[in-house]
Amino acid sequence: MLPPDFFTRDVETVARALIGCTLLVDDVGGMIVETEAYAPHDPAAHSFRGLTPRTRPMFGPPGRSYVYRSYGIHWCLNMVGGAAGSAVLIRALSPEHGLEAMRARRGTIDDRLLCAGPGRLCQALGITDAHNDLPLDEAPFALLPRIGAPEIAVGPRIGISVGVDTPWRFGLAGSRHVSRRFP
DNA sequence: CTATTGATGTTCT
DNA sequence: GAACATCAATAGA
Repeated sequence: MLPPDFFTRDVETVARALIGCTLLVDDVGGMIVETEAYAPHDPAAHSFRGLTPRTRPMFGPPGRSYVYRSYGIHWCLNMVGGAAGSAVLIRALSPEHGLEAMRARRGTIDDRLLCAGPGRLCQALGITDAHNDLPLDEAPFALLPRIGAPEIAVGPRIGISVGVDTPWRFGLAGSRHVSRRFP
C-alpha cells in the first residue's frame, strides 16, 4: 500500500516514483519498470482537448485507473495523478507473480515479452475496460511500495507524433523488461 | 538488427 | 474520413 498522498504530487514525480513499485491485478503482475507522464496542457495527452466521456477518469480524483482502447485492439492502463487531466501510462513490468497465468493469456513462454509494452502488459494481467476508473488501492488492484531508490533512465515518449521533445518516459535503468531500450 | 505493413474500434474533425 | 499513448509478422541487410 502506498502513502495516501502518493498520487497528489506532480505527474512527472509520480511517474518516476512508480518505477520499482509492484503492480498486481488479482495477484498477477510484477515490478513496474517503465512509465510515461501525460499532462493536461501536453498536446500528446488524451486530455489535451478537454474533458470527454473517454478522458473523464483523467479529470477525476488521483489514485484511480484510466484504461483506454489503443488502435482498436489493445487495452492500455494509466494511473491518474498530479493536476487534473494528468495520468501516468504504465508501459512495462518485470513479470514476477502469476507467471503461468500471464503466459497463458499472452500465448507465449517468452518472459521477456510478457509485459514489455502497454498492450502486452494489459493482456498479461487481464486488464480490460472493466478495470477503467477504479481505485488502485482496492481489489482487484494492489500497488506495493518499492524497496530503495532505483536508478531512473529518461527519454522521449514512444508512439506519439506531438510533444516528442518532452522527456517524460521513465525506466528502471538496465532492466531487460522495458518495451524499448533507452537512449 | 531495422523497416514496413496489416489488423482493428473509438474518437474527433 | 483521418488519426490513433500498439503489436505481430514479414522481408531485407
